[in-house]
Amino acid sequence: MAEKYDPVALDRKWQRRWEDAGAAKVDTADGRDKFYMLNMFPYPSGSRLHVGHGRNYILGDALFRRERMAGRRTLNPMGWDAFGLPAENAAIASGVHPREYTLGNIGRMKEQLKSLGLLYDWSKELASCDPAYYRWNQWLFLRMWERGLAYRKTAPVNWCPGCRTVLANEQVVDGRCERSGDLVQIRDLTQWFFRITDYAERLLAGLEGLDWSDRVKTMQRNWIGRSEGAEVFFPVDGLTEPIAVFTTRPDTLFGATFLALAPEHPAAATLAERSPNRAEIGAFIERVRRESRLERESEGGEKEGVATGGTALNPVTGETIPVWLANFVLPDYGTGAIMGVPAHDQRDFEFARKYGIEIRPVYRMTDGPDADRDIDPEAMTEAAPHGGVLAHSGDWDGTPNGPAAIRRAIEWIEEKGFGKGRVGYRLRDWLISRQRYWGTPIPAIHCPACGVVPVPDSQLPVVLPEDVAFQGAEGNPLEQSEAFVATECPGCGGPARRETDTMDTFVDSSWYYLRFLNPADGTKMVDPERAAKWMPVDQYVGGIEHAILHLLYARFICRVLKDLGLVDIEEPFARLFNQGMITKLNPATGKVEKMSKSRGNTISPDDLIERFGADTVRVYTLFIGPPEKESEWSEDGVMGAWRFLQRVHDLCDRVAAGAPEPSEAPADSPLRRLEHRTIERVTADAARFHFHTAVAALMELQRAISEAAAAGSETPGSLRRATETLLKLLHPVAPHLTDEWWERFGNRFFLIDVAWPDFDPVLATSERVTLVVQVNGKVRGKLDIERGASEADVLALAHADEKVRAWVGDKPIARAVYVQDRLLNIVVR
RNA sequence: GCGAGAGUGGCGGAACUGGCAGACGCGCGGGACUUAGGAUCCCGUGGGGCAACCCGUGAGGGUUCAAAUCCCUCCUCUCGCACCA
Repeated sequence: MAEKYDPVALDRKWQRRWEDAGAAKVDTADGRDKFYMLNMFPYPSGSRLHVGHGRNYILGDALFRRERMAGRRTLNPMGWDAFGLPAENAAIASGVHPREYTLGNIGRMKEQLKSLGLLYDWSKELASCDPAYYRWNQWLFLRMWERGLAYRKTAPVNWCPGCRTVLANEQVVDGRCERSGDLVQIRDLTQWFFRITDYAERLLAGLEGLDWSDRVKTMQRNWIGRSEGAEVFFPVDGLTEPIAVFTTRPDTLFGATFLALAPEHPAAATLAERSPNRAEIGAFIERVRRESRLERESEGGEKEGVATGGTALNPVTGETIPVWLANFVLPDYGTGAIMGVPAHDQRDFEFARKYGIEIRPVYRMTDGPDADRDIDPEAMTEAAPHGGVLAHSGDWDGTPNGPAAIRRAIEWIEEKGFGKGRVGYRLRDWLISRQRYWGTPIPAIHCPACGVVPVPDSQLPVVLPEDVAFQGAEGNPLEQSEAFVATECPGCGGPARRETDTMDTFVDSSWYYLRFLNPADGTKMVDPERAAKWMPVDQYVGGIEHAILHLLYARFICRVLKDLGLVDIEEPFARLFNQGMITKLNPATGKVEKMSKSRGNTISPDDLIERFGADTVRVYTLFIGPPEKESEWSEDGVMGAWRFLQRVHDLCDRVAAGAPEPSEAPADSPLRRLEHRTIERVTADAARFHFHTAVAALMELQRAISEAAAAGSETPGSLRRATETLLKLLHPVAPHLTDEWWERFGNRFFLIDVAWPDFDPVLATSERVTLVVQVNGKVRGKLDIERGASEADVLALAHADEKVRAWVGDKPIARAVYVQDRLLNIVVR
């Protein structure tokens, strides 16, 4: 009597068994045959995971199980990116403490992960809000401070009014807060930074060897934004220090007809003061600074400026040029000041035309209708000049446009002491301080006598105080905790105040992958021996949204740790996979939308698991399409996965009754051939994460075995053998059902004693092949031939074929193209 | 504007180095069975003819015995960057 497939019972049974057996536990002291598989650790939010999140974890779990079956010591840990604003906002709204809120979410999310049959080494679980974890953020911060890599400065920074905190540049998207969507303002504040710019060159160089998508690598490259050029000094009348500008086109220096400073530039205020136009200039500075980042940085935005009345000396021409303040000059790129070359830069041109500043071309055309005439700035379509030779440029005249001209200009100005060659980066230092409670306290103390001093290592961790009121709080709740704030100076022992800023949560996530190797170690942040054995992470899986933020910070911190002697690698993630989103068709609009809580179109795996079991959700999620692309969720599609698993179950049931042992079918058994071909296909597909085609191959194998069983064309033993292979190959995708049948077939469960099957390349290729016969490139016949047949034999067979003969007729054969075992193309005139 | 990627049946998608376009699944059409279950099973399913055949991978051109795949031009969509000097 056939037994019905009861997936819910199997889920319960096997999840329990795996957990009791510690199936995913790995001793990281032993690094032989290691494979480090890692999903980006999640933020434990209050809402349930939807199938879009599920895809990420299911894919990781399938990869983990496959590596394990291939015999590698595979580490697959899980932890929680547990600090962050949502918990604090929930506290403000409901009064529940962020810790309580976060721990509750962790508990629920963990259950949900387990319900999908995901296997993690929970003995290494960590949460970044745990003092045992974040003390090492503080330790790292102190080491960086000692080396000048952590520092405090007053600078124009991004302020999110919604989150009431400053943000890193990376967290500002289109001028808005990446989290809340509020328009970001620029404010002058004293903040803590990590000197990531010191690592710009290394971060750029390291991208070369990474097995990451070009997409992500390009994004990082653009973000770092390296450009070569020069810093040039312009003496300014009345200032003791010359103003430095950064330019990528020092070759156009003779065409610099004005200087423009960002309104935030330190010299701006000085120049304003001594100008008769003081009030107007002050108003301009104020107005620009109040603009949001979006307004300030939108291209094509109206260029505005104000003349300071001051003058500078163009060092190469010896001429006096006006000094302006301009809204399009950014305070935190280059030196915050530019030389204006209106003839050869689109922005400078617009500005100069608007304010009547001299436009002076320095390149002259050498060919075309305008040969021997200066380049016409009006006709220029691009910002930078291309072509022509230098003119009106003293010694430089006649130098052709190009890198050589730039090099020559740099040499020249260096020789004369007017400036020097320099590389500029778009990348800014990482602003890591946040004016919020739920994060790692920055281990610094403000002493009226000694200034800002580090907390000694012996006093770590600086623990977040619990007795803080959130509701109705103004500003950072930490400030109200007098018990926390009041302290004594470690230097002079006098009364002092603790820093109340906390760290960006991206600090937490920049090194957690190392902590999984020694999560309980209270004596050190990273265990260098284990790190040497286990790093880098062999396969990292996560969303594309971290292409810059997390992935750049982690690469930076890994290098810092290397320089501290804790790890011996620079790149933490050897291979990166970014899964695509899961979308949902909106029946009302007919449009495909991303699945998100705010749209209310999420599909929860929970009810699907209740009805069909975790394996159905897993099979469908992996079957839905290539995992790197976005895919559309379909309710009906789930039913296809469900039916497939039922058929597998029915097949196992039937086969188990037929034979107590597997046996080998003869080499010419079509089923055995298919079995080996399927192993080959699934192995290759899994290696490139294409479980959708792997599942398709397994569906074909299942059907073939079922048909052979119905037809009685194979012995019960060989049916059983093929079925066991099916179970092995299916295990990473559908672990509960396969473990169940593997056990019923008299074995122990998968992760302990099953190896990924090997295929015999001879068996994986069939003996006979269908060879296509074309006449003039069109298929006119098919021949069932022995593999390896000679061209002459095939040609003879083709000529004997009636249909082929009809098409060839008695026309002369111009040529015949033969592709072994594939095709014969007879070309006739 | 710059950079990256993608356009294949009614739908999701296959086709690894050029060699039978549409595997597998959904949907749809037909049938079987009924323990009436979100049933299940079998057959069919690119379009036109309903046969021989012809036409088909965003559009147009090219290379080749042979192109979804390579080259050129163009169109559409998605993503990233964008006043970075």
